[in-house]
Amino acid sequence: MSKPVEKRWYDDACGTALALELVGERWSLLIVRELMFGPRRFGELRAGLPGISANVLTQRLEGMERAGILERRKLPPPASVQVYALTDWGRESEAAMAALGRWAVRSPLHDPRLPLSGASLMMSFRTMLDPTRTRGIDARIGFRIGPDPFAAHLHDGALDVVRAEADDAALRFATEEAGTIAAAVYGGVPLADLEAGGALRIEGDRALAERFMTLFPLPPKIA
Amino acid sequence: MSKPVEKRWYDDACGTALALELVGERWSLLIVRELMFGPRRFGELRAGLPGISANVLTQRLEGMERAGILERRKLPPPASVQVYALTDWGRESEAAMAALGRWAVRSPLHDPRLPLSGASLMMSFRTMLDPTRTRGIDARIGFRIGPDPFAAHLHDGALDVVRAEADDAALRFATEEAGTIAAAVYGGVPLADLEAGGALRIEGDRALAERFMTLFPLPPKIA
DNA sequence: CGGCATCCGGGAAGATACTG
DNA sequence: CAGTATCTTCCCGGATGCCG
Repeated sequence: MSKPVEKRWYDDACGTALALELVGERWSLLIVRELMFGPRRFGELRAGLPGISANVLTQRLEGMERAGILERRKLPPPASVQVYALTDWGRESEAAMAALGRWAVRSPLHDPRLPLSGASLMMSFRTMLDPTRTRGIDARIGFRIGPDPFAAHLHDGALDVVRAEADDAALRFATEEAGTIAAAVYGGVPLADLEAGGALRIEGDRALAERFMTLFPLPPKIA
Repeated sequence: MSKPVEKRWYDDACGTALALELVGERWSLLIVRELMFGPRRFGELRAGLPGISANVLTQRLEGMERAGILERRKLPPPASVQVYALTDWGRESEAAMAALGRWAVRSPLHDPRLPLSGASLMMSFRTMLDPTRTRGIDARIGFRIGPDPFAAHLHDGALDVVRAEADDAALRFATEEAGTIAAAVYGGVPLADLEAGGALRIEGDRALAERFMTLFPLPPKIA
């Protein structure tokens, strides 16, 4: 017995091992992903994580709050709702998530036709953006994925994203399924087809829309 | 029943989610770490992963072989032993592991005094090396961590590492515990103290040894 | 000894129902 | 809507044993 260790630790000074302690449990990193562009409520998190059960989500939120990755916030009355938000440090995990995604997407097991949350799509843009293809672009682009708005700012080879309305954007996409936009960007499906089918609505600078589709080259699959 | 889904999938097109399917199970990434600098046998892997059980190691090796991350190799007779080696793609996961480690090491929960495998130490060097501090260095450095030899080549702001003897190196460290070298590099413990205590043996260019200790600045802890 | 199958106990994940 | 309680299932970890 000696000391019944609190959890199962790797007992390893390696930083990667600690990362696995912190966010290695099932669902943890995906919760971080959903929070990456702004605070979310409990039910919104569930909606972005199909398959997670309420009790597991509760456990993960508690654990990552204790670890300093996220914090619980009470919005002031009259809204008075509780939301979960990443800490600054929690947000810095994006680089690691991007590296994981960039690596895994080369696997033949990757199936781009599976469902996708809005946060996933925005993360994929930030991960796959090729800065050498963005010469001369400085534009605000709005996305509406189902009920979720995102405001992106493409400038200087980078893409900033927050959860916010972007009514003043030069270009706005609206769709019920993030996969629609993924099909265009990563699958080469023509925007006109998606619009004709009613799956996608585009407002604003159409030339920019077409160019936007070309900014995110996928790495080659492995042999 | 329809089709009892093979495993529990996230059902998510996000690359990060796939990465978690591939290497998100307990121990998987640490096994990859142990293989990062050269093939290893079953028992050697166990030695570098204190706490893993044989059946779990077997499962992980099978799973990652099926995923194309590693492969089983039979060395030609008379050696005839079986070893596990990363595929090229598996080796490319190092960037993601490094990003995870770089992020997690800023947590106040990080305890650098826990035990450390030789592979962990080499990974940490590659992760934390500050290229701006290596001006003018082109040197081969050997490490012996317990029974495990590593040959490092520091040049042009990068550190290449393989599992190999390095008898021709300009500088050679030998210790039973990787933590000894970690204490010097990351904890600021003077080399002379470690040598005097018998924990570390240094052969070759002592000035290079002293400078080597200064090349790996740790990122600041979070508030 | 290396590699793998099998069995078991404990604990974490998944599904559902329930409560404020 | 935001969780909690409960139950079942599955995975992890430890031990044992088989076979090369």
